[in-house]
Amino acid sequence: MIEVPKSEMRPAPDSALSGFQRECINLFVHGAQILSIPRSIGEIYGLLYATAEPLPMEAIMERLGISKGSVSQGLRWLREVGAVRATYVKGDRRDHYEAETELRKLAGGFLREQIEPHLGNGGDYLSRLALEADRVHPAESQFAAERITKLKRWHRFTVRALPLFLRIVGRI
Amino acid sequence: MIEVPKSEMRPAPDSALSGFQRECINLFVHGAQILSIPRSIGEIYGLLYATAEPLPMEAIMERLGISKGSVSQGLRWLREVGAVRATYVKGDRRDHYEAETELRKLAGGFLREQIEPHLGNGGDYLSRLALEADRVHPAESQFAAERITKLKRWHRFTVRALPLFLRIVGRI
DNA sequence: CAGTCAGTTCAATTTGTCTTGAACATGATG
DNA sequence: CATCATGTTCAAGACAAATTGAACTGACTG
Repeated sequence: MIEVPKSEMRPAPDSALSGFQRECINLFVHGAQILSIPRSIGEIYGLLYATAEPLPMEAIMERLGISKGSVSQGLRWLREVGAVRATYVKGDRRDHYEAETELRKLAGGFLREQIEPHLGNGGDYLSRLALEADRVHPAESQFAAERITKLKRWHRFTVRALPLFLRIVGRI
Repeated sequence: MIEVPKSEMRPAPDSALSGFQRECINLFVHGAQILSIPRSIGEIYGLLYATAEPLPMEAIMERLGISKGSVSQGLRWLREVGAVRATYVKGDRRDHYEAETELRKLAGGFLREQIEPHLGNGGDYLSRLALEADRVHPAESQFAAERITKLKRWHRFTVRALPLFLRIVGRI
């Protein structure tokens, strides 16, 4: 069976993209990698960041050459995190999306949605650990107690540092 | 076909683990998830964190029930990041590992190895983007310029915030 | 209503990452 | 040296996450 070269399998999706947009998308795809966020989300945000008018889903699909499902899911995530907002466009019942560009809101949403819930669980793990502290072999009990104390300190620190951090980011 | 329950597929690897150790490992596996670090690395660090004596690779393998390759690679990562150090144990030519427990070193190493390099690249992406700014359609040039300015501000902020952040973490 | 349009959902597939295990160093030991 | 002990590397396989596409929901329209 003959393999079709990948580059020909989709019609060049970025034909409609300006160089500025392409580089923007690049940049945000790279950013997404750092945060372990799906590539498609980086692409979508990058495109919106680089586009002056709000775009409907369809436009995103065809300019990026990704599926409707991906765009729908990606936009949901971006909405939840507050990285994107839907704006009304008169005479068009489709939703149109534009990028939220305030670092405060971006970082804030990301931390609130992605990190805070985990930190909450972190507390649960810690308390379950603390329960074991009593059951530990006497010879090790001091060691265990120290380690637990240290963990509690870390936890308290992160929980407190988050809002502080957000305040600093807010001043940009 | 009858499915073998996953819990029986490996001989219970944690037979040699205390409750304290198990909960510690749990906690760090969870932490690893947050940072998108491989589970096995969380397990290894968790075990070392919960163990008073330095452990050789072999002990880690059998207590966690993971392969030699995984442990070797996991330890390398942890060493590079400074989360673990090899200590000499007299009369034993094997390397013995113990956990580094200072948040300053952990966070510092992680940021230095995992984040900083990315930020460096970030600068490259940004400058390539800036090049496109001139080529952009006149009608959009002001929009593009604004967005680029904003990105540069973000970038400058993160680059400067990193050492500051580390200084704060250092005081814990 | 039947028919379109906009958007969501989710099972199946694709893609990418982690883990394994066997082969390969390296170096100590008799 | 041959052998054993310790540790690394890497291709192949197992696993997990992202993406697709088709089926679906609901809402508007003539």
